[in-house]
Amino acid sequence: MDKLDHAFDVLASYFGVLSEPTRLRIMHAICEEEKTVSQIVAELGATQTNISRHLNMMHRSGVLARRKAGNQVHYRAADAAMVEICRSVCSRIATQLDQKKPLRGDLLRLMPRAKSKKRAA
Amino acid sequence: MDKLDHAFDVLASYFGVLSEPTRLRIMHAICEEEKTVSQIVAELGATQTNISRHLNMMHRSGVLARRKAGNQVHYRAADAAMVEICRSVCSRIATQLDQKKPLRGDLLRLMPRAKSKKRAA
DNA sequence: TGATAATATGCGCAACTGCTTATATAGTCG
DNA sequence: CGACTATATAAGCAGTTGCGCATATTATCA
Repeated sequence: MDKLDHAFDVLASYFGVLSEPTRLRIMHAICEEEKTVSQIVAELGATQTNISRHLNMMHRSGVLARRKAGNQVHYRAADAAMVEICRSVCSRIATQLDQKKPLRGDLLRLMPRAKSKKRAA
Repeated sequence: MDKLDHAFDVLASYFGVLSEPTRLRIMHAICEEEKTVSQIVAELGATQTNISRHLNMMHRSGVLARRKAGNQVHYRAADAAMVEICRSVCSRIATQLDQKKPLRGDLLRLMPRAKSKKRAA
């Protein structure tokens, strides 16, 4: 069963991408519509270096897709499945702390679904 | 929006539980039926110290449930949702490396569903 | 009660991870 | 081309994490 080892490593590193608050905030920020690095930086109030590093890491991991437009780079969730997984865990945790904590409401509000189409401007 | 920070931390630490190959192996080992610490240790070929540490950590995180029976402690997945999430990510990764790699098959084989009932003895 | 088995924990170490400062690359505009 | 903006990368430090050894705890059994 030595061959499964690699599968576990890959799976673990996938979860690892989501095991960081800043990266989750990024997912939260762009799960509805793609945004540029600067937009994300402004929205999260973090340093450009740090955000850029996380974005690249998430892109290399296949979680985010990137699109260059002239000077800037737009990032978006690579596919809906990953965002859906975040929601699953949120609602799972929320169910667990069922009513007991105010946190519950916050968790359920994370990773909102896109409301049909949004015009860019 | 400072209140959401805590929610992101909790969510991140939840994913953190699943971001470790050994812990995923544990999930894989017990997702069908509960097992004792010794059984898991034997099955994974790891040290008792290490497995015990991970089991406790996973229990404190709410991912595993524990049941003491005399001398030994049985662990099992706390609820099916978590295991289901592992499967989701597996199939998501598998879809991503679509056919391209032999790893795909391995990933889809992780975290098997319980086959109805299994008699203990 | 003492011996033995099953599980948990304290401690120290090596590896990893995320953050910051400074700098590099790439694209736009004059 | 040079100045400016947007994004990425390098190097170093600090905090965290997983591991192993030894030991503590809890339960069984004679």
